[in-house]
Amino acid sequence: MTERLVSCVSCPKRSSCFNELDRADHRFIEENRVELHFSKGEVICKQGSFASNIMFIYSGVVKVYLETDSKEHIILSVMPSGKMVGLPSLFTDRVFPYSAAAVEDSVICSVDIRIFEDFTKSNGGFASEIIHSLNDCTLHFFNRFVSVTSKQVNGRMADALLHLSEKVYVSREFIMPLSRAELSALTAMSPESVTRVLNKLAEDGVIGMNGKLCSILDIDRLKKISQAG
DNA sequence: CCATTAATTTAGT
DNA sequence: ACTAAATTAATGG
Repeated sequence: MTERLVSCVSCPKRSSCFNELDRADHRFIEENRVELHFSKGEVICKQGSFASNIMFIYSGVVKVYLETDSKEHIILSVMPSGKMVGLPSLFTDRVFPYSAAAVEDSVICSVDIRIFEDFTKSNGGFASEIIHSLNDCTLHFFNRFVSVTSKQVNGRMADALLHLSEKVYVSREFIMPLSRAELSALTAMSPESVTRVLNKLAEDGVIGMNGKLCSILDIDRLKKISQAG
């Protein structure tokens, strides 16, 4: 747990914003980060707690979700390695506006948020990359907004599957990391509808489901379903 | 069209 | 074996 996988200087997976920093900066960050290992299901950050750090997903997959008054959560995003959790807390009230949990065993590189704020102010290149990340994030949420507000269950499920296939796993085949309940929290439909819609897609030969292995068999049909809404 | 309810089956520890 | 999760079918807003 205390072992470091790599140093920041040579980290092959570090976020692009760190490419704008020099060797001394990397050494400085090295002194101010910790590596954390989370098992599937473990909470990485809790909504409402102090946002004292930015969490970089070194490996694994993480869900970011809102805790609502009801027992059901709302999943905002499912994020692959290479992404950062906590950027919306930069220069704001220092409290996490959402929770995050591992949906696969994950390694997180946690960096003091003040370092991010300092580099953002002092280094234009670093700031550009942070803005780039934040823009990717808002664009993603435009798509999510359209999906959840304007599409019917088939379209919403198609969007979820396309995101997992194209953005998270970059593969036509992947082990579905989300439970039916989590898929329902992601697509804003009942868990019963999740099974019904997935069965329909499998019946129609658009996807294949063998246990937890999910295969996209007909990506064109899936994209059509996404567009048709 | 889809959530809800309830009954039943399956999976995970 | 026991509990939680998933599936299936029926009902109704």
